[in-house]
Amino acid sequence: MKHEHILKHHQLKVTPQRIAIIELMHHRGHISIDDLYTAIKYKFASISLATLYKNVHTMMGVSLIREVKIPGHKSKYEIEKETHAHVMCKECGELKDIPFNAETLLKDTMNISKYVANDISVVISGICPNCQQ
Amino acid sequence: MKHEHILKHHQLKVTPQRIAIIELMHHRGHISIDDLYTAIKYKFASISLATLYKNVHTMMGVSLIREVKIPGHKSKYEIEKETHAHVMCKECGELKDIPFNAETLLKDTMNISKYVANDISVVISGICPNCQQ
DNA sequence: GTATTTGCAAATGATTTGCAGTGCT
DNA sequence: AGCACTGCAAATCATTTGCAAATAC
Repeated sequence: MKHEHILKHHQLKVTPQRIAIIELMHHRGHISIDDLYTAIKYKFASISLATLYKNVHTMMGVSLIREVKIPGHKSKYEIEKETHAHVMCKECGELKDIPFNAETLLKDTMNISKYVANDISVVISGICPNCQQ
Repeated sequence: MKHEHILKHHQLKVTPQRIAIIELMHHRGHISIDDLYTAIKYKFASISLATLYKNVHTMMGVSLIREVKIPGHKSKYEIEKETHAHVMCKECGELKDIPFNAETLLKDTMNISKYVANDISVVISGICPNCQQ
């Protein structure tokens, strides 16, 4: 329902596969292609990896989702939302959002570098509470 | 000379290939595997991609170099130094260092998430002065 | 009805591995 | 001398592509 609307809002055709992708991302917060494939197969035994790649690509093209590149790990994908940072656990791989206001950093960056800057990716690595024993 | 020393300091054997890799990274600041391969072939016509991959991997293992993962582009590698941010031009791909003090962000992250955080990657995207026409 | 999407299989591209020979310390 | 490093070719893994059938609008 809601997820259908997200697709329409980005002028994408609504297919059950796409709905399933968005549902999963919404539910998990961040998910890798492989995990997406594994999880989605419960609903769509017949879905192909090619379809996932195509859709992930398409959805990034219309800024519906965003890739999170993580040092030393495979990328995860998340639904676009306000700017935030990520903390990632080196032990278990858990990825978590952290509120983060980029204004100052973007302004400083533009002053120093003379770039026109409009996008930022922040990934912090560490050990999560669970993995600290 | 200096580059030999860097290798020894990280307990790696000194080979001409490794010196060439470090020389290039030092000179260019940031370089992708492919560019590294192309550039290094002037000195080492016989060097193999496998050797580059192995060495890059080894050097990351001892924290001599670091991978910079860039949204929408191939990774680049740089010699480890104090924490800093990166700005990357969406047009020409140029990557530049920006001074950045991570203290506050790391502290806040630890408070909020209860992670023990010790590493951070910041990549800002935009358009560089040249590409702005 | 038309254009887009899907799923398959094959193609491509990137990275890793095994191994014999070579070079570093 | 002994172990690590190199370069090659082959293997593996990730992603993309072409195309015919199915589906969305």
